[in-house]
Amino acid sequence: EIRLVAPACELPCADKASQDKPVSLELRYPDGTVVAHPEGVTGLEVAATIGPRLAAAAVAVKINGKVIDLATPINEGGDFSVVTLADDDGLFILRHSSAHVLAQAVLDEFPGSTFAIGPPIQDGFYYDFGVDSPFTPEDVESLEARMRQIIAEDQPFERVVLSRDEAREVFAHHRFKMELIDTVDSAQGVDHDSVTVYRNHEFVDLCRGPHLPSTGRIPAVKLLRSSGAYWRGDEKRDQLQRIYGTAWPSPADLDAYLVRIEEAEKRDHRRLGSELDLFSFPNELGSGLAVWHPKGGLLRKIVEDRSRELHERFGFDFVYTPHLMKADLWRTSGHLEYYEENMYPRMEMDHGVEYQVKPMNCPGHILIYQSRARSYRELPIRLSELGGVYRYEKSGVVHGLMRARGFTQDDSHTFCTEEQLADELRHHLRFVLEWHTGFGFNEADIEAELSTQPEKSVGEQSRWEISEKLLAEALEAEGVTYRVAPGEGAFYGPKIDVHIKDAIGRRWQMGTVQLDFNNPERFDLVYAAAGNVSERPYMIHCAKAGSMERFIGVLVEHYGGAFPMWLAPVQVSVVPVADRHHEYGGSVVARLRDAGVRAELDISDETVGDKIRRALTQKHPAVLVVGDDDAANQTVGLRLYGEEHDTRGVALIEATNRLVEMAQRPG
RNA sequence: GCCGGAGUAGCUCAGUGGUAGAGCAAUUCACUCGUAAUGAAUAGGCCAGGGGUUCGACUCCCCUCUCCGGCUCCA
Repeated sequence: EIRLVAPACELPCADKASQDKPVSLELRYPDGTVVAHPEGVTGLEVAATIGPRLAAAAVAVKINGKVIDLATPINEGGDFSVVTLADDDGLFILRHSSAHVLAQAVLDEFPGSTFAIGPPIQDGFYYDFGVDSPFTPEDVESLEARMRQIIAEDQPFERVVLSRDEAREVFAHHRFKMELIDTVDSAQGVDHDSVTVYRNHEFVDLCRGPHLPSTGRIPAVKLLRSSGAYWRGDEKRDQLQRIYGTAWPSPADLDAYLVRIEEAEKRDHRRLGSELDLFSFPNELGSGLAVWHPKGGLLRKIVEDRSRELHERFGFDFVYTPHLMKADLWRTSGHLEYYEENMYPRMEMDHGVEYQVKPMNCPGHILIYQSRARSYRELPIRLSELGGVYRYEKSGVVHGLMRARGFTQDDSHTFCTEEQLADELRHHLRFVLEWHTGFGFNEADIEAELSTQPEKSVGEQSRWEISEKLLAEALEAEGVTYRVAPGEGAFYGPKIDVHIKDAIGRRWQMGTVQLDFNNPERFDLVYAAAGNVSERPYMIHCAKAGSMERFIGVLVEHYGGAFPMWLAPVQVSVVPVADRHHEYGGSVVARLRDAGVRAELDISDETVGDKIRRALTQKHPAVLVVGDDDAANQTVGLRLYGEEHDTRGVALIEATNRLVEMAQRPG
């Protein structure tokens, strides 16, 4: 028996007896009016008293912040509002119901398959299935067609409360659901031993709800792709097949979403990297390894110069450490025990001595600290380095500059006393924030996380707790909103992470501040405290950008390649109208370059229109066109990226001053 | 690493077992042009690499590499 058939069971309060009760509820509408309704009235009935159009648009109601089905009787008074597809709750329900319809289609079309979980997500939904063989793209197409049929049939969604034992009977052939029945919490208003299921036609799914009144209320749905996914996100457990889809209040909204996705893909740094000739990933070089072309090199130099400038201002000293270090060093640091799967293999040199390419810069900086005796008077010692590291990332995770196997961290290690710790953490956090805002990322772009002790970790429990508290205090002192990511810390200590989203909404970890009380112990770091007692310093690992590669990847996507002028590798294109203007054009370029502006002369054998098109396609911030009049009068035609019209006859001196000003970093 | 998809000219892509194609880019020539594509011609391919099936393979099968979308993992 593959198809699920729920045993006959009654909806709670299905009988209308409760309506006879004299008890009435006071419902406060969003506009503030309070209206009395009989206890047990349904959301749909209330919506109908407000207006037929609202009732028709309603997909659920919200009572005191809880969203419930239209058909569920209301047993409490309070704040009341009608949920439609125009609000986030409505979209959530739409996508959740769409996921059910997808599961229904899969169970219909693939006899013997079983289903796991299918939640709504940002812009859509997914559902995970246990099937004999993975879905093909054709399968996904036919499933979408089957979903349309189910939607056309307008099957009502019915909420049913079952005891956990009853549920076990219903889902006896579905092992993932069986596991869920044992672990899920009961839905609101349902006793602990019961769970809710939703039924439409013959399909039943374990679900808290709420749902649309019927499948016909799904206006626009599309399946996007399938992929593997692990049951409960654990790679040691079953691999399921996930199908992603999207659902919208109208076909027009769906189209707009698809266009939005397409536009976002045009901002992909890998695509822009090649279009703007910034960097590439030659197959011959190896996975996850980039080469930087001259224009990308220029962009990177600008970012690295900024990094050095800020490190100096925040009181860091520059150091350099080699890329290759003895394996013993990695044994001492704990990397061989906790991180070796991410490290390139050991190589034997010099009569059996093993070396390893560095995946992190910490040990090198620690050795600098240890190079002589340290006094409390010189703490904090802040060592920084643009340190190239190599990590063996799993083949499936490499992703352009965002996740490379070789990259350069703007790394630093600070050694300080316990008393200095709180101030130092704030100092580092301020640095990380200033770094990002300086490149045009604002609060809305940045998400901070406090990552706490992971499963595989070293060090005393109490130190972990104190460290996590110190980091939280730094975040609060700086007024940073953050969320806690349990178990996401480094093996040697908890950390603050800053995340930024890429063009299509994937989150990438950027800057990080990490507190480390383990390495000082492992390496037996000491300093002479006042009174000449030997004390153990604390360490703060900190990357402000994270890595040059990932940061520039995110930067490219943030600006879609159209950089603010101070970041643009080519700031000005000078376009001569005809060959006879090359000389004057050359003098304009020379003048701009003397003033520190990165300008290029386009001497290609093309029309003016074509040369302008090329400059704009390359997203150069400014184009200067020079012709007869300009050569005669020492003027230029000025056209800025993003502006549709040009200005003719701008005096060269004025244009230069203006461009020099525009090329300054804001702030 | 796992699941799926893909790899044809510098780029974007056609090409279902029988002589490798287009557009853009490049090169050359002509044109000397005032704000998003002047015209013509030329060149460019071990069809990712290796093995197999076949009279014959870009095409079918196997392996490897690389990329794309997820999962897991991370700066």
